[in-house]
Amino acid sequence: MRKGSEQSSSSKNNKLRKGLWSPEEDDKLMNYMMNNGQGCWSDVARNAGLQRCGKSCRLRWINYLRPDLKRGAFSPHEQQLIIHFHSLLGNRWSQIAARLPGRTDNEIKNFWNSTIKKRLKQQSTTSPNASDDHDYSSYDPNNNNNIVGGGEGFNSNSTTQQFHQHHLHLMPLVFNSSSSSSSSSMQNTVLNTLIDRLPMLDHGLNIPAANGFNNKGFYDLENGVIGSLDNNNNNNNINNLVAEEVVVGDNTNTNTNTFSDHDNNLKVLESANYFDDINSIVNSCNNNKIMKGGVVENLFHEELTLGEWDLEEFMKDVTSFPFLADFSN
DNA sequence: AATAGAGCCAACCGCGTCTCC
DNA sequence: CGGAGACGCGGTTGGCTCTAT
Repeated sequence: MRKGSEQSSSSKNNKLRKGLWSPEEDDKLMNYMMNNGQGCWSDVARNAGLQRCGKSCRLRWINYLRPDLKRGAFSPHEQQLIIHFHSLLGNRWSQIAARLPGRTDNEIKNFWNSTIKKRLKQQSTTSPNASDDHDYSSYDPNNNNNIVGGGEGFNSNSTTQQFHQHHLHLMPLVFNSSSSSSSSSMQNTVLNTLIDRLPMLDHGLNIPAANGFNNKGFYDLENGVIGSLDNNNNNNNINNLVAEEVVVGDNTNTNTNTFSDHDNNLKVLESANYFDDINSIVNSCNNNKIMKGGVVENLFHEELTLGEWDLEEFMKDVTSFPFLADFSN
C-alpha cells in the first residue's frame, strides 16, 4: 500500500498522518461517526483520536466508510447513467454521484477516466455511426450544436406512441409564446436555464424542426435529440418565448394528457421510470413535497397562482429530481 | 521467473464557496 | 464588512496490481 501510511506512523509529534488509512484508523473513525454523527471535521479528527486532518477524515468517510456506499463494479445501467449524466453535466462528478445512490464522486471520476473515456474513444474510432441504444461517441458536451442519435421519435402525430417506440427517457418541453402570465419573467428564467443547461439546445433556437410539433420541443435524454421548438415563433429570439409548460413526463404513460395538460401553469410531472430506483430517491428526499405522482406539479401550481415564484426556493425542494436538480446550483 | 508498462484507484492538493464571528 | 476556518469540488499524484513479454 501507500508509503505514506508507514512513513508517518511513527511520528509522535503533532504532525498529521497522510497516505493510506490503516484498519485501526478506519475503526476509530467509523466508531466515532456511528456514535456521534457528523460534525465539524476537525473536531471529528481530534475527538476520534486520529492524527489526521479533518479534510482527510471527511474524504475517508465519504469515499470509503459511509455505510450507504455501494460496493463492487458499476452495473451496466449505472454505466449508462454515468455516460448520460456526463453528457449533460460534464465533469461535475459530485452532481453525477448525487444521481447514483451509493456511489461517490471520486469513484465515478476514476471510473470515467480509466474506463469509459477509453471505451468511448474506442467506439468513436471503430464505429463512428454505431447505433446501440446509448451511442454518445459523437457527442461533445462542449459543443452547443450537437444533435446526437436519430430523431425518428419526432415525426409522428402520435407522440405517446412514438415515445414508446423510441427510448425510455424522453423529456418533452412544451413552450407557448402567447402567455401573459405575471410570472413570465420567471418562466423565461426557467427556459433560459434549460437552454443554458442543455448543451444540445442552440441558443439561437437553430434547431431542426420536426413535423407536427408546433409549440413543442422534445429533448431525448437518451440520445440528446432535440425535436422542434415552437415552430410558430419565427423570430428565433429566445427572449420572446415564454415557458408556459415544462413537462417532464413518463413516456411509458399511455395517457397523452401527461404531455398536454393545459391549464396555463408551468408543470413538472415526475418521470416515474427515470431511475430504476426512483422510489428510493424520492423517499430519501428531505421534503415530502416531492412525491411520486405529481406533487411537484401541485407545488408549481401553488407558486404560480400566487403570481410569485421563487425559483431558488423551489429548486431547494426538487434537489432529488434527477433533471431539475441541475438548476438548483 | 523477472521485468516493464499500463491500468486502477485511494488519497492529496489547490481553489472556490460558505459560514460564523 | 472582512477575515478566518470549514467545507466541498475537480484535478492530479503516486503506489499497488495486473498483464504482456
